[in-house]
Parts: sequence; structure tokens; C-alpha cells
Amino acid sequence: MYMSDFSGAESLLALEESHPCHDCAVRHLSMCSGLDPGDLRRLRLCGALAAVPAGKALFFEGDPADCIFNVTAGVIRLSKLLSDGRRQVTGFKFAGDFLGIAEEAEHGFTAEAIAPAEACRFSRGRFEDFLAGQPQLERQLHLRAIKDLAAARDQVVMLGRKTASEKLASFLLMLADRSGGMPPHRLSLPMSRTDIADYLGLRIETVSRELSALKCAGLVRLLTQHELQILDRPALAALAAG
Amino acid sequence: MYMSDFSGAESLLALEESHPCHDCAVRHLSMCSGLDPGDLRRLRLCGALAAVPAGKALFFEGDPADCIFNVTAGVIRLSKLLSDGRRQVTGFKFAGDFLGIAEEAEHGFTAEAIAPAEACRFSRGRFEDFLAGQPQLERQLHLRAIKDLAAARDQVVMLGRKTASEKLASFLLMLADRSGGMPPHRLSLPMSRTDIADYLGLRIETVSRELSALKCAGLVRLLTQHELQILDRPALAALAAG
DNA sequence: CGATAGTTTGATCCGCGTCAATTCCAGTGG
DNA sequence: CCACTGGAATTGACGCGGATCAAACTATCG
Repeated sequence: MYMSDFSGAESLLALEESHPCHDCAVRHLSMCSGLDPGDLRRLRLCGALAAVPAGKALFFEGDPADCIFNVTAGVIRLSKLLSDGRRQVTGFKFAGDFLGIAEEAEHGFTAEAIAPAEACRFSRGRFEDFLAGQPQLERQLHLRAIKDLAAARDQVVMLGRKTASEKLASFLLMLADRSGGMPPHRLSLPMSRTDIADYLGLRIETVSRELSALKCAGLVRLLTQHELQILDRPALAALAAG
Repeated sequence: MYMSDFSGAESLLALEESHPCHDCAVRHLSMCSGLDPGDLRRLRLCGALAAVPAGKALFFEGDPADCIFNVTAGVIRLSKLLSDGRRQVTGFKFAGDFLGIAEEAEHGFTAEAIAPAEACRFSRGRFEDFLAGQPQLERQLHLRAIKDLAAARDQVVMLGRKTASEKLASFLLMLADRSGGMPPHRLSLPMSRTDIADYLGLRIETVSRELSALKCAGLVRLLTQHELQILDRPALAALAAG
């Protein structure tokens, strides 16, 4: 059985007065946005800020689900494995995203940092106790779950019915939408080609080929291996829509 | 723009004293299970029981999301379309399941009855007002959303990384698990081959072939076209796990 | 019975996977 | 600054799983 390789203690920075939530850069994005100062202070006591180096896991599929996370920086990759090692990436989490709440006693997926990340790490028990007295926070999280569910359904459609090039176009637009709404002059691809392939249900050779095809068609321009520019967003959107 | 072909009025049976929720056969399965009689009575006033004939839609993708449903009988198929008509079935809902809550103003998928169904139909606005005073009901629904999300992630893995035969095995086991926990001497397949294919991201010919292959391998027996028997559940489970 | 839609089976095709060979690039040390 | 190195990405050749096309079979309902 897997155990998390992220033992929090040494990388925890206590959430003390020296680092209070009201300085948090992503508070307006995250579930905490609706809390008043008193509740925020009590929530803070349920957890601590954790630095997660690139490549390290927050938790593995099958780990006891005793912690939940609020991502404050970096990128987290969510994935599931089949017994023979085939991997499916089920999503990416960015600053402001909430993650790890489970109905089961064990996490249903693995969460790993693909870029150096930070996350507020809460004890599940203490968080749930806190939640019991905060109906509007529960409502917040419920809304986020519904949003995640809609995103998962979109991924289902993509995996089940779209071609390789349509998948890649959908992926690039999804990233562009989530990387701040700004005109994405440069779109960063923090994940490896393997991660992209495992998200799209393809092999890395196919991702590479389709990316080249988009480049040749003039829809995108590759700036570096992990950075590109969308040149023709309408055409990309038309491709993504099927 | 699509409009629902299910105009409720003529098929609504008012939820009056003559048909109170305490006679409801699926109450123990559904979100209402935690409500006391008084709250149940008030919830009842938010909606009505609707009979949905086979083939009729509860709502279409793109319809204003002003109604939500609690399925009490039958089977509901959820699906999404691409612009050129490719269809992906994103799930099936059975008695006791809750359905249609949306974060957006419009439904993100189509919900249609594949077998004659009944559902409690609530006005979204009135239901949300009621919900505001019922934190433990909100919690119920939140938990259901989390469960739906886990199921959607399983479907993502299936679509992205499993072979045709593994997909079919997973599907049959999922149905067996949901068709009451009883020893499934006879497993009913209420949906058409097309529905199964659109759920699994395959074509109906492939579904038919793989079903024949499972039959030849002695894992299942086809009783009728819409009923089968699982003969070797462990082998089927091993196949489904990849 | 016949009509019609749904399902099964067969033959062939093609998109993406597999295998293999470069090429690119970040990091390291001279 | 360049040379080296190992992992990641790209590109090419070929094969296979599932799609497509076509035909026969079966269930349901008048």
C-alpha cells in the first residue's frame, strides 16, 4: 500500500500571526473568501501552510483521507492508476483551488506537485468540525464540488468522443481560461508531455504530433517547450467544440 | 435552442396528503431521509411528483436550470452532445438519485427517461430557499455531489485508459452494484446498446462484439437482449480493474 | 403475418499506439 | 565559454484495436 512521501512536519510553516490569512494572495479566489476575521482565525487553527517541492505528493491514492488542502501557489496534478500502471490524469489544481475532500475513508486519487507549490493543509476531522458551524462555507464547498463535477463531465465528453486534435485544442483552451483571464500572450504549460498525454487519454508521441500539427496550421506558436502562444483562438475553439 | 419536451403540468400529481412523502418507497435512499416530518412537509410544497414516460426528457442541455429532480422510479440517462451530433452519455440515474443541481444558469447536460420514470420535481428557487434553512440537507447534497464526482473520475479513467472489453466489464459491474446489492441472478440492462456504447465511448458494433466475447469466455450469459447473468464475477472484476 | 427498429456478425479501413531513431535542452563540469 | 550527459520531446515507420460499411438476424407491435 502506498504511503504519502510528503511528511508534512519539516515543511510546515505554522499559520501564526506572523503569517496570517489576511495577507494570503489567493484568499479572494478560495473558499475562505466569505469568512469573517473571527472565523478565519478559527479556521487557521485547523491547519497550517505547507510548502510542497516539485515532484512531491500531497497524498497518494489509497492513503487515509485525513487531510484536505487549499492550494495557494503552484500546480497540483491529480491522477489515478490502473493495476498494470496505466495512468489517467483527472485534473490539475491551481492557486485558489480546494482539494482532497473525500466521502470515503481513503483518497481516491493521487495529488502531486508538478511545480513548486504551497497549500493550506487542514486536518480533516478538525475541518469538518469547523464546517459543521459554518453553513455558508459548506455551501461554498458544495458549489465548488458542483463546478468540479461539471468539469469532470466535460472531460468525460472529451475522452469519450473527441479526436486527438480536438482533445489537444480543448486542453489548451482550458489552460488558457484558467491561467488568469488575461489575453494569453504567453500560455505556460507547466506539465510535461507525459502529463498532458495522460490527461487526454493519448500517448506522448500523439500529443507531440498534434501539437506540431496545430503549429503548422498556424493556430499556435511554440515559444519554448513549456510555453506557447495561441494565434487563432476562434479556430482553436471551433476545433475543440467538435 | 432546445426546449424541454416535458411540459410538466398535465403529468403532475400534486404532492398532497393523499400522496405524502412518508409513503415514498425510496425515501430511505434519497436526500430526504434526514428530514423530520415538518421539514418534509415544507419540502413537499416546493415541488410535485412527475411521471415521465420512456423517451421523454426531464430537461435538455442548454435549458434554463430552473428545476431539479429527485428520481423515485425508473432510469434517467444523462448525456451531452458535440455540435456535429456525437453523443456522450455521462451517467445513469436510478431511484433515490438526485439530479439537476447546477452552478450555471443553464443545464449542462440532457436528462431523459429510458424507462418509464417518476421524479419529484422542485422549483430551483423554492428549493434553494428551503435549503438555506436546512444545513444538514445541504450537507447531504454536498456528500452526494462528492460521490458523483468520484464516479465521474472513475468514468474518466475508464474512458481514457481502458480497452473495450475492460470498459464493458466495468460497466456491467457498475450496474450490478447499483441494481440493489442482492446477488444479481438476473441483471437488467434497461438501456439500449446505443446508450451503452455512448456511455463507454465505443460504437454499438463494438459493444455487441465484446458482449459476445464475454459470453464465449463464460463470464456472462445473455438471458434476453436486456437481461443477463454474471457467471464469473471475480474474472469480470479482474478484467474491469485493468 | 408483415413492418420496422434494434442487434449481431462479417469484411475492411484508419487513427492512434508502438517501436525506434534523432533532436532538443537543462544541468554540470572543465 | 564550450563539451558532455541524461532525460524529455520530436519525428518516422509500421501495426493493431476499434471504427466504418454492409448484410443478416431478431424482437416488438400493429
